[in-house]
Amino acid sequence: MGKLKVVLLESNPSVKKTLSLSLPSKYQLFFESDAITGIKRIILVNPQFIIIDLNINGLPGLRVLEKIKQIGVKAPIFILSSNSDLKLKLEFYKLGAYDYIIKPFSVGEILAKLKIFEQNLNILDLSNRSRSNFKLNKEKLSVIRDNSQEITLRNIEFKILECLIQNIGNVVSRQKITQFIWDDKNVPWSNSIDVHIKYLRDKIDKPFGNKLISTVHGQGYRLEIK
Amino acid sequence: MGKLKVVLLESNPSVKKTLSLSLPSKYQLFFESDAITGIKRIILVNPQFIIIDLNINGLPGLRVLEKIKQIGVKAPIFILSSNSDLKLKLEFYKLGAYDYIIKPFSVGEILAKLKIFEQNLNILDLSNRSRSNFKLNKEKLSVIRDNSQEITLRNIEFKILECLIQNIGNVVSRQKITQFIWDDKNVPWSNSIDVHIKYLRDKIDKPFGNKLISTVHGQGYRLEIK
DNA sequence: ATCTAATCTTAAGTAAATCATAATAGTAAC
DNA sequence: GTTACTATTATGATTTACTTAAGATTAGAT
Repeated sequence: MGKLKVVLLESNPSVKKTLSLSLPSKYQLFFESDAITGIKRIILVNPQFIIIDLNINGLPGLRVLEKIKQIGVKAPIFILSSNSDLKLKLEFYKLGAYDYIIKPFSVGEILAKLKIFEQNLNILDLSNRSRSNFKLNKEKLSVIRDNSQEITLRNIEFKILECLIQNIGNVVSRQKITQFIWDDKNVPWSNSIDVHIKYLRDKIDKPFGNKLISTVHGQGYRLEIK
Repeated sequence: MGKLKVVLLESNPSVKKTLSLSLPSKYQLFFESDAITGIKRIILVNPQFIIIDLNINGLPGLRVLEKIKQIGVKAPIFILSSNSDLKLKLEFYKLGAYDYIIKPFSVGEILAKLKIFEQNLNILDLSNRSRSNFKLNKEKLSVIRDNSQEITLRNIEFKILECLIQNIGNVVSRQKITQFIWDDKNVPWSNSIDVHIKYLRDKIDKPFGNKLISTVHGQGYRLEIK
């Protein structure tokens, strides 16, 4: 069983330290101190839990939450805030925050809440945590499928594959892929993703019998390992 | 509409009044002022949500929670308490409380939390409500019947199924389904629903022996799980 | 800096999936 | 049997996805 991934967006190193020291080993903590890179990390990692400190650098907290929700991230988002104002709290709930925890918080409480969510998710499919026999080489931008030859990908192809692999088994929307690859400024306004998906398929699907990348009409793409 | 049932164990009538006045009509509130009868009520009603005020008469709050959990009730339990002591809070979490809300509470907050829980049931599991196993995956637009193969549905087919499931056991009129699926502007003026019902039946009924979707002449359709 | 080759974006054309419609066949109610 | 309702089927419209090629951009080499 893979670990439960937790992404923490936190500008304060001491909070990070506290959490990373007290999280049981069944959790794997990812840490980002900047909102923008944090969002990309979330897309890539596809965590089971997200914790956001409203003091995070780079974007105001509300915007961070908004963006993450926009992308279609389903994981519960815990907000850490020192502001106990009810109106603010409700705003975050409205935007889809899962819980609003007021600082100074108790690690025990956070752990309890993570646990509660897990229990309630005995329904949900958290099994998509396995890694396939795909081997990615980020520096060479190459991938090896099973024991086959090394396949060299281009930048965007590689990133798409990276994004799909981390969300393996789940549908990934074009928007999510877009957010992962491009800066907000340089987003292509054409069917660029479709084109790169085609290139990617030509390289990692076509030569092999079985297609790993499938299209979910109206939703996005999905990578499956059969 | 199949309402979401909420059982509130509360000895203070004013809290009851506040909640019953502000709960949207999609919730159906059951109220008990005594712990023992309250527990019986919970068993009887099988609610989707439980709210317990620790001031409840008849049993100490911890015992109430313990008992309910012992019985095997799966619904999330919200604790209302005027005691903000962390240790106590953690004790309740440990026993499986879903959330611990400190009085005086805001109704808005409770509503937000109910909503959050619903949203997180992205994958709807009906095995709670019946013996048969029926899982919807909103993301993949797929459904699994009795642990068989995953069946992929189209957008409208899925929505119809969703609508029927929400009203499981009850007849749903075409109008209701229409409202559930389309914007007021784009409502089809043909027998579109009938056609999609046929497609849906072909996928989730035909391959299995027993038909789950039945027609009620002049009224609409009904989904039953046997 | 300039050129070149590789990479990326764009747009247009084609294919496929989905959906609404309407015509026809079937069924229930009276 | 007649009427009102429902089921089935096929067709075309619409939306969405795939493919292709050309033009734009970028990175690396000279």
